Amino acid sequence: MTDARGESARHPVTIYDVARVADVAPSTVSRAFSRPGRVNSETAARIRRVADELGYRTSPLARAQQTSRTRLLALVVSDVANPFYAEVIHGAQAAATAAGYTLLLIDAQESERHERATLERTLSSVDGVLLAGTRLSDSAIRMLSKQKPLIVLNRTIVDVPSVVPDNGRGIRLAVEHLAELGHRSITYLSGPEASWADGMRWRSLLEAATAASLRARRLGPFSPDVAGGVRAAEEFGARYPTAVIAYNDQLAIGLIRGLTARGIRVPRDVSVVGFDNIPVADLITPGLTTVAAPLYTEGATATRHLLTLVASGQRGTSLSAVLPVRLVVRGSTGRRSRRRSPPVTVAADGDAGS
Amino acid sequence: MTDARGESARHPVTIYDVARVADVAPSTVSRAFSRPGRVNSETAARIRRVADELGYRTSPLARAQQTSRTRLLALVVSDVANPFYAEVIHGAQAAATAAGYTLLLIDAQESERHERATLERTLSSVDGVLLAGTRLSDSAIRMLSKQKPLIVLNRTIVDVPSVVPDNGRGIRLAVEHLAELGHRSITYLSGPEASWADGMRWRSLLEAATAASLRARRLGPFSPDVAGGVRAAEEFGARYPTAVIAYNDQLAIGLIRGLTARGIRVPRDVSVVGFDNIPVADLITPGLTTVAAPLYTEGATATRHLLTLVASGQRGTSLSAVLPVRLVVRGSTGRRSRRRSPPVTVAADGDAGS
DNA sequence: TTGAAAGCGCTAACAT
DNA sequence: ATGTTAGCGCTTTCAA
Repeated sequence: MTDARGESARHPVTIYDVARVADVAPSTVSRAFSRPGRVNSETAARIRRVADELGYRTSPLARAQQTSRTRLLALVVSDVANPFYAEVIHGAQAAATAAGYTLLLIDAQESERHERATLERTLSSVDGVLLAGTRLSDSAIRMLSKQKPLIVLNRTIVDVPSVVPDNGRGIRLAVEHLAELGHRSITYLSGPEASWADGMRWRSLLEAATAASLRARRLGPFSPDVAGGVRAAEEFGARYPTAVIAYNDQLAIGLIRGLTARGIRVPRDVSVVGFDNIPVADLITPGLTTVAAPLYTEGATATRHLLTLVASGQRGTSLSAVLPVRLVVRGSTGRRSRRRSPPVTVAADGDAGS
Repeated sequence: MTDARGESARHPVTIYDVARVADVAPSTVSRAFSRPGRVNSETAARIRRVADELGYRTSPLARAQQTSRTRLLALVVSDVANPFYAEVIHGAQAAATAAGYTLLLIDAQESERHERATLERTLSSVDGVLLAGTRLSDSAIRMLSKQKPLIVLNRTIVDVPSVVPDNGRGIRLAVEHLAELGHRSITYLSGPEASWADGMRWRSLLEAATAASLRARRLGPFSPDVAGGVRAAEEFGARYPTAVIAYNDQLAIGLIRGLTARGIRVPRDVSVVGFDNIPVADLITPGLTTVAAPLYTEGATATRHLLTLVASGQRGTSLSAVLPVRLVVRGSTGRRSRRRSPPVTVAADGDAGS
């Protein structure tokens, strides 16, 4: 009577409206939607039909308040515009959607204060947290992890489930590749000082180099972006290294730019290896040899693990995963050449700059 | 009595707990948090102190149910991994955060069905919607726009507020640039068939070309990614054009790749112009000449407009914005050269391929 | 399998 | 400026 105009019912049609029309108790309608199976299939059908006719939409908010499950997952990244995260987000998004969850994107904007604040505000409205790039301290994360199901990516913390690429193996592959090309010494361009991955990669490099009887050197820290790489190139003196492994692809790309601008050829004069294999790595010239981290898979895996935690109501289980990596060889690495000879035969290219 | 262990209070401390301890009515506590100013500053201070001690956290869910304002904004993109959206997301994210809002990321995964479903599920829990890349029809969007504050990006729909880059001017700039370089005919590589922006750009091209007495031709549609561009290059016959404007940067980049692989030099043999100026445009060799759309600004502007709608409780106001663009000239465009002469003097570069 | 009743934590009138 | 009283739309005991 009050309404029934088919399509656009004004304000919320509630469970009560449906109940009245379908001639059952409100609780039954509720059941029909949340716990079908616990309601007579005929009744359920009728309820569903009436609900459809009335244009009933369940209120996620009211339901969430009751059950404290919002079907929302927070995904924290330090910078959405970073292509590294783009892939991770993509994977997480896909996995979340597949499970009927929605992603709440939190961009920490490279600020710990901001990250804490937003997370705090949001925490109570999500079922779980994915920390893909965080400035938070280990202990802060451990605390969080006690309050909500949580997974860290690209970082390992005692008692906190995590998903990381196999950094050690990645670096080892890169080192071996470089060794095969005749390089005798490798320079590591490090990323953010406090980064777990950075420390991990440098240590692995040290080990792998020793194992292959190469010398290893570390430069940095540099901001892990193209600009950082350009700066690194500027810091190289006249006696620049023949082989470089950078903390990540952007740093490597920046380095190549900077080098090229100085008239130093890649890979003729110096070989450069990146880490992550972001899409651009294949687009630049020369193509970037890099350790391919399964970015998409990381996001998806982490999300699935998180959803497992959410479902089981568990916390802090040490459900950690190390994802396999591979080395993608492109044009930025080559045989070590005798040094100090001026560019004569043009084998490689390189535009821009002098 | 019951609890007061300082830090980690188990389950929710409510407004009632605070009220009891602070010796005021619950409603007063509520006011103190939602409408300070309407409560005696001393009382407010006391309440705040007690709340702190007790570790009271406001429940966004309960509040949202009551006020039906969640401080959540839905941002729909067709593919999170697309660098084009990365910038837009970034801008939106920043603007949202600045206003105390959080972004709910919805990846349509290039599927209209999926987009509708997710949006439907989510709609009731957000205060507004940002459609940055959508497969929805104009009428579907118009309907949505009647239910919730909504802004479309990169598209124009009658009665729906929007934020778009100045496509017309962008294309005009590109055409004029090409004309100045001596090109007499321009080929447009079109993107998604149903894309509003694509139609817009092609029409603008046609106009601008006519105005400059150039010939214009259209090829496509191609999928608006690198692969699409490569495919386009393959479709070019022996008599390829001297100047191309692509629907977007990825298409342009793919085209350059494909061309280069076929031994056709850019810009010597053909000049290529993109659209958007995504970060990679500056990273490839040669650098991509492109129309710089203010991606970040688009996201930010759209969000701010949306927030205005949300605040004013309005719908469908025609609060539309056209954002200025500029042409960024890099290495992918050059003077038109006499055709059919085999590559002799190497002026430009280009590695890869024969 | 269904109904009745109580309440989630908060806000919103309406009083005082 | 504060207290009182009703709910928001749903889920959840507990009974029937």
